[in-house]
Amino acid sequence: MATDLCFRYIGSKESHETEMSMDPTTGGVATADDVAKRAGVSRWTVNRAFKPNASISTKSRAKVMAAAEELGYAPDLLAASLASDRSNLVALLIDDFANPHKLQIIEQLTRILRSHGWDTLLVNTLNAADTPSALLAASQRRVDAAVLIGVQFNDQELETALGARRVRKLILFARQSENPNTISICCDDKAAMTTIADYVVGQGYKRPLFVAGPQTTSAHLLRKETFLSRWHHIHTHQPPFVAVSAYDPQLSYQAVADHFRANSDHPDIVVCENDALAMGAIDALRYEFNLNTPNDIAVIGFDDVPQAATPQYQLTTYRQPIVEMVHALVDVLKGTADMATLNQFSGQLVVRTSA
Amino acid sequence: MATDLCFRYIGSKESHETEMSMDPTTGGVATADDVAKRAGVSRWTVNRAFKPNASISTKSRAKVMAAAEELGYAPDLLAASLASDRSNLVALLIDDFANPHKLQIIEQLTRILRSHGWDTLLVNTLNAADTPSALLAASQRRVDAAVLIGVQFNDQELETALGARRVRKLILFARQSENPNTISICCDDKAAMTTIADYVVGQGYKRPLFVAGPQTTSAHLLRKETFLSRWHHIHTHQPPFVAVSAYDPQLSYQAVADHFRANSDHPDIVVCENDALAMGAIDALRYEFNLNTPNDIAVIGFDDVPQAATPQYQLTTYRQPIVEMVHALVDVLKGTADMATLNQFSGQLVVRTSA
DNA sequence: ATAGATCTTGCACGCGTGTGCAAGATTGGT
DNA sequence: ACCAATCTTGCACACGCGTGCAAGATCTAT
Repeated sequence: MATDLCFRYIGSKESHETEMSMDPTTGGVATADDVAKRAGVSRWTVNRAFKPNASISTKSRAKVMAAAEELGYAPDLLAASLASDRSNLVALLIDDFANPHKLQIIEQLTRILRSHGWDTLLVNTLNAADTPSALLAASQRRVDAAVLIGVQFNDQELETALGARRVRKLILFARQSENPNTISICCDDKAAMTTIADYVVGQGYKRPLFVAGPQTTSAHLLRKETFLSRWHHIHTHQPPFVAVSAYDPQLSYQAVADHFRANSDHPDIVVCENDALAMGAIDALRYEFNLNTPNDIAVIGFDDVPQAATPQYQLTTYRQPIVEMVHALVDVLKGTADMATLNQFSGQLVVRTSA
Repeated sequence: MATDLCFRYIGSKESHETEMSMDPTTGGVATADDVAKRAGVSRWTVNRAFKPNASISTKSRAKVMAAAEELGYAPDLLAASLASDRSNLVALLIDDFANPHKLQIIEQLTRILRSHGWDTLLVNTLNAADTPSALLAASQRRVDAAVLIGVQFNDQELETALGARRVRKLILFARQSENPNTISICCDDKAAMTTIADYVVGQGYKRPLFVAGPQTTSAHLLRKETFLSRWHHIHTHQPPFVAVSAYDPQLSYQAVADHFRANSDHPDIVVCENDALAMGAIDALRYEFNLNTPNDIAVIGFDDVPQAATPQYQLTTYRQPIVEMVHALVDVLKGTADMATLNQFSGQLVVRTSA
């Protein structure tokens, strides 16, 4: 079982003709030893001064901090990570940059993690086969956790990657997985989609079309299945659906346009797996068929991206509690999370005019 | 000069009840020593096997790689960085997540840097005062370079941050700075904006309105100044402008709507510092004043974000060569860049129907 | 076959910090 | 002023790998 994982290594030294100048007094960057000498204490006292709740007198901490400021010292996190085996680093694996919702997640994740002392390694995974390699790269930096918010991966790849190397915690954000070695932080997708389905029924729509995203083999959303089965449960027939190969408005535009051209019996509502698909759908309907929401046709999305609130969309959609979910992620990192509720978050239906 | 920079530290050990299982045979993660023992060579030979162009026989490399695969070994980049003083890590500092162009940059940057062996630390800088703190955090991880693609920072803050700690290379991406310790990788903004101005003149527009972004004290774009002075040079009068506090379509929407409400003499073209502002402007004109492009009014942008090509915008804009610019960044990291041309990139005007 | 050139390998030392322990300093009560 | 309890401090060792050098192994040409 040869793995074609590509190992990272630190390259050989090369020319650095444009480097910034270092501290001239020491000829380099100040280290804890330098500060210790200047403050008249031991190196260990210096490092203690930088650690909250450490056993150190206020007097020596003040001395150390003064000396540190003069020398421009700050603890080296590389050495600290190596010694303590905790990096305070989180890898964020993402692949679908066309989905604006991912930008929201990235923004909140980086902001909140940073405020809690974690830095974020952003890894752009090119495709499903690349995910293990990205996971490996992250593990080589000893990340405390890897967070997957992309779409192109499957449980088997994850299993291989997990077996091969240490990834302390593997977290799926806003997505589910059957893999028991994995932690999912997400909405109760089934409940959310049921809410949408019931809203669609309640509003009296009769002929839905479901627009789904990539049909990955696993770790995918259950939205399509939930909507279709819920609809079947109520109306005793299965509505049609189209699958788009990525959460990309432009691809959704094409897919929806193609479907409408190929089928003469148009739906009265287009239910989309998320807003990225919904926005593409609305554009396609408006500019290809001159169908406007909500008079000619209704559209409903998922995620409540910022663009959903703009006048040209006014998209009815479902908002996930991203901030709460990120705080749950922090709890997971700290080891204080309530594992039972991590995949039970509930958001809310945001009703605008599109449906 | 007290700095209120907040130092990062590695917290104390806590419970890790949900950690992944380690390799049972060794009780932990395989190290080079383990591989060495198994392959019957020394530890140094093992590490050499993972370094291209290292002095090692093909036979022992094969032995090492076989043993490494059996043990799931990969070099520890933390230890490597500490020992070699090169991290192959780049910090990416960003603050304006509302601007879709930043997403494009992030995508290309992470993709291309990774293909060249660099990992990316994404740091969300909350505001101008936060930038030095973010730079400090990056330096604590010994990044090889910090790349600024945000907007909220100024040269003085940078100077302070640079003095305080080591940031090997400070790079401004798609932005200029007067700070000589800084490397700017960007378009020739003056030439680009002159191209736009001349296009606007050539198309016969007479009454432009310029929509500018945040008026930061330095390191900002010269687009407004260039357009206004170019227009003044040709038409001997200074056109009006509005400044938006962030590159956010929604804020642009508001600002443009307010301006149009307050001024009865409407422009015949709205020239925007970038597409984020242009899209907000188009929306405001369409939904607040029922003015459509290009029949009622023209709009021109900058960046050529994906949304600019959609039917509702069809935005005439200027495309920067992002991929080339990222490759230049790689050259800078390698130390092989031609410094003279780094801020001389030229893009192209993309003419659509909006102007 | 042999000397010299070249390739390959092993090693001492260093990178900057965390951990747990034991010695030293300080405090409180009598 | 004295002892015990507490707080504070210093230290040996470890984390995993890079660097430069020198010894060993292999190869080339005569």
